[in-house]
Amino acid sequence: MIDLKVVRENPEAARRSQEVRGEDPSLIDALIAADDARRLALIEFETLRAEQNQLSKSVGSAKGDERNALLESAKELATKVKAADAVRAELEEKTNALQLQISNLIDPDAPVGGEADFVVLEEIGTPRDFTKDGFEPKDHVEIGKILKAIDTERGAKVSGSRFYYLTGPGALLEFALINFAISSAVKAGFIPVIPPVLVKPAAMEGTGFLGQAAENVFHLEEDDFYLVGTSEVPLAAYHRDEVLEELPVRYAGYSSCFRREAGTYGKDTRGIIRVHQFDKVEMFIYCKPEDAKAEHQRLLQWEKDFLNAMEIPYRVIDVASGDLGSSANRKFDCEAWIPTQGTYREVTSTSNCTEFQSRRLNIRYKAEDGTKPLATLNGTLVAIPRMIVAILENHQNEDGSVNVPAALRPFLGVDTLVPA
RNA sequence: GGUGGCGUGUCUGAGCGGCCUAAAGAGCACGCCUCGAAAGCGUGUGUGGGGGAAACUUCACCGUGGGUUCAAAUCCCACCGCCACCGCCA
Repeated sequence: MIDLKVVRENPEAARRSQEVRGEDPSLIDALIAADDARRLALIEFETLRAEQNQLSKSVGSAKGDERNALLESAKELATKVKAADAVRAELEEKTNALQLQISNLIDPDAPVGGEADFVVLEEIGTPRDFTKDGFEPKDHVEIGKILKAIDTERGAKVSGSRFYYLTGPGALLEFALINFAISSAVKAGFIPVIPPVLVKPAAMEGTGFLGQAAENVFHLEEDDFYLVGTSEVPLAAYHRDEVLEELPVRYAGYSSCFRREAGTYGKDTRGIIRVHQFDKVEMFIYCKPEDAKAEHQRLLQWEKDFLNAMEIPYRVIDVASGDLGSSANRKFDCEAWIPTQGTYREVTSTSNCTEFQSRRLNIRYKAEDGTKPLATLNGTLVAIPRMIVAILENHQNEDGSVNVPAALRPFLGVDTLVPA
């Protein structure tokens, strides 16, 4: 939720933010108008209410005829108060609804434009030259079959498209990645967390996933639970309605993630790049607003460290305004080189949500001058399927065996994955 | 799933229609005392919104949402959560 005061003080910046997101700038003016009306109605109600409080008090001590006369006028006043309160409530609701519709203000430094208008910040590593190695790279589906590591056919049989089984070395690879990720995170000072993956609507709404992103969320109708698409949701809602004393707080959440992937028919249908269910280690940080930019850079650095450890070529992009989630004011993606696609594909992503989520979730910290909303940030440490894709494809040998990155060997116990 | 009990400020906890402007204690902060500390004594002690240049003022908040009433922490309804016991269960 954006700060009403900021909007009132600088409506121009808010309108511009809406514009570069490709969202409706007139919402800002509607919000300001609604808020003005709301404040007028609030004054009206409060004046009447103060009168009523006073009158009610005198009823208590009055006797006989005097009391009856007071009751008479008090009754009249009560209906007025009720009416004024109804008006106030309606306007408050209207203001609130508008406020919830507006996405976070974009960082002015973020590139402007749509999905294709990202800016490449750096490229790290060099894509492997397979012609020099003398063979045609196989894609991860093929390698997965040869190694008996990934079974998409049976995944589809049992659960439908975009489902898969990780078997044998595939399953072991997941455990190794998780263990490496968690142990690195703990070394970096993160508190490891295994959160619930079914959450109530308030948690979804508070993190900003029930806006435009709602169609990508699984919902259990009967029990009104949502399946989280990322542990960012339970990690953000973890401190809902709390006042934190010590900042920053850093959590590394490990959970399954569920995504409907509505509107992606025909996109990435082969393999496990885009799936309905996967496991992920997510970093989540609560910090002071003034530290948010620095924390964002740290998150990006931890993501880069992980990819470096996987020995995978990748690039870092500064995601353009129109492609940001509604909670984010800036987002960096790390994209790994996928040899068989001849392109970089997103494997991790980190967003600075400033005070947007904490305002919705009512999470504050003790500042010198009172309790204030804090900043939240999130970043992927490792999303299993995509990392497996990157590892299998980049580190494959001609016979379908795969060299294990040195960092993973202690966790996997072998140097090479070999065909069964 | 069933039955019973309970949700009050930072915490413990009283209040069960109008002297609630929420008792009391603890904690915390400041002051006095002290070489210093403890004890003791005194003072203060929430959040959010509105108005105001400010002093200040006003409204809301006793799990959440409705309702009854001139007036609700207090009465009624629904929901959520916690605890105990019973049933079922990895």
